[in-house]
Amino acid sequence: MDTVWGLKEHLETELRQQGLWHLFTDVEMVLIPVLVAMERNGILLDTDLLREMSRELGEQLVKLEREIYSSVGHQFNINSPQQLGRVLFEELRLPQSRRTKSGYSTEASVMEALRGVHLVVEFVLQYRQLSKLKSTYIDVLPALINRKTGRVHTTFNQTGTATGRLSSSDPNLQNIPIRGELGGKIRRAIIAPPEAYLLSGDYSQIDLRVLAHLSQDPGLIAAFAQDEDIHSATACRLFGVSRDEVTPEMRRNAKTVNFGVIYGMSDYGLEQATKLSRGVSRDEVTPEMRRNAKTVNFGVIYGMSDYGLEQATKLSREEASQFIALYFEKYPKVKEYLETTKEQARKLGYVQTVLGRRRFLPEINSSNRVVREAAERMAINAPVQGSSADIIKIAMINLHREMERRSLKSKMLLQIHDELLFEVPEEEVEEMKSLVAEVMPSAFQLCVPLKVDIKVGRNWGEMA
DNA sequence: ACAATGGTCC
DNA sequence: ACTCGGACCATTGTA
Repeated sequence: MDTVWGLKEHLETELRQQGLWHLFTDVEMVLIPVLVAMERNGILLDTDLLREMSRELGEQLVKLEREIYSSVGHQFNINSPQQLGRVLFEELRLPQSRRTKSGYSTEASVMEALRGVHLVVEFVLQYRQLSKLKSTYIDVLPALINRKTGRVHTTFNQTGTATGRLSSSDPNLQNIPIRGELGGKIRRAIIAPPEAYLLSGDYSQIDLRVLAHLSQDPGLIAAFAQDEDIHSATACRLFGVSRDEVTPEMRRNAKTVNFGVIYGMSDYGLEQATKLSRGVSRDEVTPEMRRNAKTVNFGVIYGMSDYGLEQATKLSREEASQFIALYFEKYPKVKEYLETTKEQARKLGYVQTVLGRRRFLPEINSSNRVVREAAERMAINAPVQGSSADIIKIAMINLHREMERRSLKSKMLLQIHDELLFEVPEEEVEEMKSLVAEVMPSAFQLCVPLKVDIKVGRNWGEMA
């Protein structure tokens, strides 16, 4: 017993000395009862819908199975990457690109490229997608319903991540599908009880807003201050100057170059990169350009290399690296911030979030370049991702406290990194909307506003 | 039981 | 030689 109290003394002293006492007591400790309440609340499922989906999917999978076997000529285990690899790359002699340690890679990105080469590829991709969703969510979730509560209760792990995020397990309710038709359908099976609604509040672009704050980059700050669509704004910034200066010829040239870059047909020199800098007006920002800008935005947050960007955008390596150079030209303080962050990591051995949460990166000084650069990417990402995590934790605490103070019946159900999901009785919908709209944006004061989108619906799939 | 592979989310 | 940050989990195949 003495040693336990001694340990407490020691750790408290240590935390105080390191400036982490506030984070520990006022955030992490206070968050515990909030998480407990969320776990106990649990989520409600439409089991009929899931059962029906399972049946339908089962039929579809049998059909796909038959298609795959007949186009290959025999049966095999489609779920085995090993067997699938042998079928595709030995029997069918499809062109192989990447290899894994033990054979051929059959991951989706590899097979995407083989679409059209052989009919079976399309079937396998479909099969993969359907069977993934069926076996991971549609069939599993109903089996996890608690007999007493009739609900599914996840476990939130507060100490599991390197950055300060929460994680969710048994089941993981932070990776419920959302993309694609089927993803939305699965979310529709997460419902509110009669007379109640689901309400979600999600931070809009919180990572990029945090980056704007941490880097103090004027361009990023201005974009958010004016509540611009940041991806479009980035596209405009990378490709254009002020709208009224753009001549028709400049526009046309830039447009051509932009599409050339996007389609990655040829390589471009520095001159072309310069051309990129005066080009299109806002209304000429195409979906493709916006998408590439978006990728770069996220890429910066993640510490993406030019290789990663190449993979993500189909730009050639050279184009990609120029694109990044151009980005840093347009957002110079971001560049500066990334450098000083890495420098801090090298000097102190750690980086930190807005609340002082630390991630230690001993490998930042490794002589192995691959190891070192991995640590550098972590050094860049951790303060951004971690600060976002800090902020939403504060929001959760404040919301929970206020809901309790007002004796609201609404329940906090889930946190999905930048989003909170609530179950709200009909008569509390308006009050909860206002409350979430008030508390989430004011959880932490950055140098740019925090924006929150609020949606309400009878299920998690169709919320407006 | 564990590693490898693949895939879902933010 | 390089393969984007953070998670969790299903399945296969080997130990």
